[in-house]
Amino acid sequence: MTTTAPSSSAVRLAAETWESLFRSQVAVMRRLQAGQAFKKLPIKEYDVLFTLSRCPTGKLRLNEINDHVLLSQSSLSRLVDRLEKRGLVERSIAPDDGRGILLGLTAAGHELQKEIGREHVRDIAELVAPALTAEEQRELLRLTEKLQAFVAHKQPRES
Amino acid sequence: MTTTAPSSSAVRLAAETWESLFRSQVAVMRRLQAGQAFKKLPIKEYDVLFTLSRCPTGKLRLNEINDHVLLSQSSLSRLVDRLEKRGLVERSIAPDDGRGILLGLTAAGHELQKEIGREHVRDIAELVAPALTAEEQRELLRLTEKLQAFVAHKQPRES
DNA sequence: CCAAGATAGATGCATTTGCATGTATCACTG
DNA sequence: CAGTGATACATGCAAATGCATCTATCTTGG
Repeated sequence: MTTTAPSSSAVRLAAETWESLFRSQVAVMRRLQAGQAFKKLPIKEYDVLFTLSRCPTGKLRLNEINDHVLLSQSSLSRLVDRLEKRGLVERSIAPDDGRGILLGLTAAGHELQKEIGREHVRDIAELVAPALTAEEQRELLRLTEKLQAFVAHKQPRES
Repeated sequence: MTTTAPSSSAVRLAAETWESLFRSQVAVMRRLQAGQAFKKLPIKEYDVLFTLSRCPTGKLRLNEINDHVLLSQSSLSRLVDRLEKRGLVERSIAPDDGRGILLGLTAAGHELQKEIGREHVRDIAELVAPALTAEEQRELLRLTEKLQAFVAHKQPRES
């Protein structure tokens, strides 16, 4: 398999696009993190509760969660330790794989997720909704989903 | 000043848009961080070199840099300590404000930034260019710039 | 010009993170 | 089905991070 060398302008466009995506994420995240909601629980820990709350079965493998967050495997393991110590999640052994750990929310975890989630969603809407029209938001949603889908499927370079 | 309550669907759209922007950033960043280039220097430290390299005057105040990066003030201060210890940047006192610190690249810093930058840009292009058409990239660039501009100008809620 | 408050950045200290590695289970091969 | 390598998660330890606080400078009101 061969690929044609991308033109220099194509490279530049891709780089600028990523740069802008990244900076906008930093700007928004900075604001969201400062939200009142995250006095109760750091945003990274909330994100795990949120991810679990979205999951149809209510439980996820640690490695699945790890794909969603920007944390090393060991850091996630200890983050889950903290959540478990606070009684927000429960570890159980995956039925189909003795090595795997299934993580699920406790009642308290569900409760706290909803509580923080309400505030958090309000903060998000306050930042994003006035910045872009509904049409633009839908387009941004579509483009980032497309980008994410491509990146997720592409295998890492072996170089 | 009063604002009309946003409809529930507007809130949901904003939340989904942010969620997708965030996850796509995580997915791309994960790949980029794993790049060969960042064996030499962690990506967060590279980002400071990059930011300095982009600046017309070649020097920036620490608090300006801090706005670009998702780090606390103290963490940035120590990150700069590390860069300085490696001889990549130099601190100097801001001429117009005795409290302020101006940061500039050394020759070695410039060199390393360019070296890592070349690889990094290639990795970015490899991930982003095949995922979206040029037209789509331009649109994504426009939308994220617009979002960032709004968020930067909006003052924090005093709530 | 002085006092009081604000701002820029540095630092002590506890927490979080990642790398390297360890343990246990799984998948495959012969 | 034993042996070998791969995968999932945990853990020791050094490094990075954030919070609270400190020092030094700036700004403002009298």
